[in-house]
Amino acid sequence: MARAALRRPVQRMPAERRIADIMVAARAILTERGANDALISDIAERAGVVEGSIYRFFSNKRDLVERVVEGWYEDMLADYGAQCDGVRGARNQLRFVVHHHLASIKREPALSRIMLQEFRPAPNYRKTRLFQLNQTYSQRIVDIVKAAVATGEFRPGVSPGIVRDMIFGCIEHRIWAFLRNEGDFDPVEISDAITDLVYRALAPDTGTDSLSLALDRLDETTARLEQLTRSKPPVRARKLKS
Amino acid sequence: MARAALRRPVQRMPAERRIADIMVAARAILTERGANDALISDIAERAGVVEGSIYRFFSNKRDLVERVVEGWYEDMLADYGAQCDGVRGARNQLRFVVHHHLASIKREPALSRIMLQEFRPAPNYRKTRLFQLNQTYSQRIVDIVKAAVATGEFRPGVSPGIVRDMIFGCIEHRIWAFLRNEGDFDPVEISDAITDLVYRALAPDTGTDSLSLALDRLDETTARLEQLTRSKPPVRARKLKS
Amino acid sequence: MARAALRRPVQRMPAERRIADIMVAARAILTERGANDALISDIAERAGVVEGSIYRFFSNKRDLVERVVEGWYEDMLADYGAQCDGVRGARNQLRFVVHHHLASIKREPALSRIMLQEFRPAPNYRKTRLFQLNQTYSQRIVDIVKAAVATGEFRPGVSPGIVRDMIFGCIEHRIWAFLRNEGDFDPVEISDAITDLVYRALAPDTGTDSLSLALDRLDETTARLEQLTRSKPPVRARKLKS
Amino acid sequence: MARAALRRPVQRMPAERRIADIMVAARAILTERGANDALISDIAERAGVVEGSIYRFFSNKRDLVERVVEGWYEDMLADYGAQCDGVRGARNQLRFVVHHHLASIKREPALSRIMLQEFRPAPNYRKTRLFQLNQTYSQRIVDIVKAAVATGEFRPGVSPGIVRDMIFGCIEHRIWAFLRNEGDFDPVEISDAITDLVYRALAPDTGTDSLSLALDRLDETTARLEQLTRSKPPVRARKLKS
DNA sequence: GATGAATGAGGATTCATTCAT
DNA sequence: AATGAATGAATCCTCATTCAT
Repeated sequence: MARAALRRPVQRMPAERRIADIMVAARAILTERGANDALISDIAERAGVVEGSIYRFFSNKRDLVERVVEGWYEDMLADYGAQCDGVRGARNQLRFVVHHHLASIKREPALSRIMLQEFRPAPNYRKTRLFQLNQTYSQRIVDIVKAAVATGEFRPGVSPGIVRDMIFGCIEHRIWAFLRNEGDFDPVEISDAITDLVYRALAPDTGTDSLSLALDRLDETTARLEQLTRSKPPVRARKLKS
Repeated sequence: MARAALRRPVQRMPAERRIADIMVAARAILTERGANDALISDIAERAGVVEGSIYRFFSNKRDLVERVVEGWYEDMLADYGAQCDGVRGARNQLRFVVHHHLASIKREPALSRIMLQEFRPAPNYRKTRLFQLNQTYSQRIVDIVKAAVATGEFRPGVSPGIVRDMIFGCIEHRIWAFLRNEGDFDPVEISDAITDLVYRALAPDTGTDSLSLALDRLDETTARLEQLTRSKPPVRARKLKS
Repeated sequence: MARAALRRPVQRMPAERRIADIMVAARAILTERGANDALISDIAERAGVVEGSIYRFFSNKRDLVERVVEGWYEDMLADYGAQCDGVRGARNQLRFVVHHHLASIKREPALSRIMLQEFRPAPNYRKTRLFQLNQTYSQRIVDIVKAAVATGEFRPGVSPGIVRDMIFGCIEHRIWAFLRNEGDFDPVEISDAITDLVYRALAPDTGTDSLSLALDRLDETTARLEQLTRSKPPVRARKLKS
Repeated sequence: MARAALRRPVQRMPAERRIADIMVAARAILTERGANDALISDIAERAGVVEGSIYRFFSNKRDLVERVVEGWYEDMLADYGAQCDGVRGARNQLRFVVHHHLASIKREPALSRIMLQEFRPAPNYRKTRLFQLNQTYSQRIVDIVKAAVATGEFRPGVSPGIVRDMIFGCIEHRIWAFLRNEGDFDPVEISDAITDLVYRALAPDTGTDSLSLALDRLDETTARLEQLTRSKPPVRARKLKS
């Protein structure tokens, strides 16, 4: 009896709750110490379980960390999905994605770092759920670009994949100093700069010299003619600037 | 006597030669096994040296690896410097830098990986000689952009830093699959794509050639006029650029 | 299966028991080989434990050794406490402490050596539990002296600290040869000699009672007699105080 | 020729000078860093020779350190010899020796430490020249005590060896805190305290028991009266304690 | 299901000493 | 005699994972 009194009451909890506790604890420890210095024993202690219990739900440390980062990505995606619908126009949408990504990184530098340093370089990354999630995330850019090309907002012939890499690559380059704790960054400023550059790179070819101004008039006149004859003009025949 | 028989004849060499031997061996082992699995003992053996000798010239393993990567960077810079002078025009120069970088990575995936995974994320990276070398390398982009802005080849108001990050970030994103041994890449194709995109992003606001743009629009308007007269023109009858 | 066959059956024991086993093994190995040549791996083997298990209970080798020596000191103190109560009189008490210390050293020369050579000279010795224990031990001397001064058994004005240092310092000097394996010593003889010397050093100054006062007068009278007869008195015939 | 110009001119020096240079350098480095952290390479550099040259004159590091400490001891002995002749009286002589020892330690804590920690505990210490020198030094105490006993200044029956150990042991105990950098000490104060205590311990038997002392005095007085009456009593007719 | 004690592999690093030049 | 490059042995410690209770 004395022993029973001393022993911590064994908590019998639904697996889901346990898993959640462990992941919350793991995320906290990972954020505090980084992937390398986060010990399983520390995580177990913070979660209020013993080390062995973690291995009931996670096959190993990497798996645990992976699922934590996955959780973060899922939250990010959900959050993104909830907000992005109201954004209209390719430019605004691009800007929104970039800004959202930067803000997410700023909120969770430790997890960002783990993603970039541990998982992305790993041999089987492409078969990972993390890869899938990241794809889902970066696919937004591809979709936006494709749609904008279709509507004529962006010129045809652009490779959405390159655009995607350019955007995310640029973001990463910018934020490494921050991840190294060597400085801060302003998500608004960076997303503006990136969006502007990308937008210019993708905008349809235009001109504003006197000749093209003359052509503008010709254009407009033509349009009026079109209206008068009720013929259907081609979709987005021309565009000066967004 | 037995010991004497076992003892390898001591080779007395100038320090420079030894250092070179060790670095060559280290580079080979690093390439074969990666930074983590490269053992000092293996490197020593391959260099024909005893472990302790390595520590005469390198303060620790990290230092050795760092100097190997530095050596690679120095070679890259020298190689680059030797070739780039003949390249004229901002566009060509950009393309050349990007292509050179991609080709270097393709030649040394292991060292690239070490650079990206080990050194760049490290706390004091900015105080590193490696950072300096990398800066020197990426500064080329900045210089090219600035010069092109000065000559009017690029529009004013662009941030060279963002351009640099966009280019190198894009390159990195593209090559991770390759570094993971999951696929190959074509330096020419990627450098073309990047250059094109960047070039467009930086071109003066009237487009690339105002006259040809104007002609494009005249073309389109004419097509609509044609529609009005019910003559069926071929779709996109002509196109200047893709 | 082969692995299972090789693996020693895992014994699950209460922490206390394991710690005790390890400390016993460590003490044995330390005694056999000395602090420097005692390998953690040897200690682990003797304790029937794997090296890693030692580090569950001791933060490092030094910590283990320290705790072994502490244990020895605690035993000594307990043993001392159990015996000393029956000893009456400052002289006997001093003699008892000295003898007890000498006997302890004789029983554990290796641990004594470690204490004197490793721990006492260490930078933070004073913040060590070992210092505390040693203080407790040597404090006995101080207490005895103070008490004896209070009862008049020892003269007033003596510095108990110096007495303590003199006693323990003398002991150490005497036993180094033994610790060097160069000779033996007799605790009884040494404790007698030390006690005698110290006792004399601390004895009250000779008396001022009525008898001696009377003798003083006799003395003086005799002196006058001497003067009258011009005989030569012996050098330093008498002395009251130095 | 170019090579010859770069090479440091080989200095050909008398062995004695080289040895002196090396010992001076070694002493400096030992004082700065302690025996353990003093590297042969550092000593060589400071002495302006190469490591190999040290081994021409010293068989190994320990030998070098030993000879440095020997040198210090020789200086101490010479210095002592030069000063002590003027000191008269056992008490003053004792005080002088103790003070001299304390002052020497205060001047060279690093070397003192090496002596106490490295050499004295070493297995063959007694066969060491260092032991001889130390003996010579501590022998002074023995000689002083013996002489004082002979003159009657000290009582007979004292063991000079114990006195010596008591004095040097006490000194050591007092100075360990200083050697650990944890405090200072005052040579004058300590030497006074030690001398006083020792002197009292060795003073002739003026008595511990006032009655017997009184009887002693009566005895002596009676003897003198007897002398006055020309009867010859036996020398020191009776004695209470040795 | 929970516990947590036990496992055990694995590698960088130091520096006194030697001896070919 | 001087040089100084080369030698190489030797051991502590970590912590994810397992499995007997």
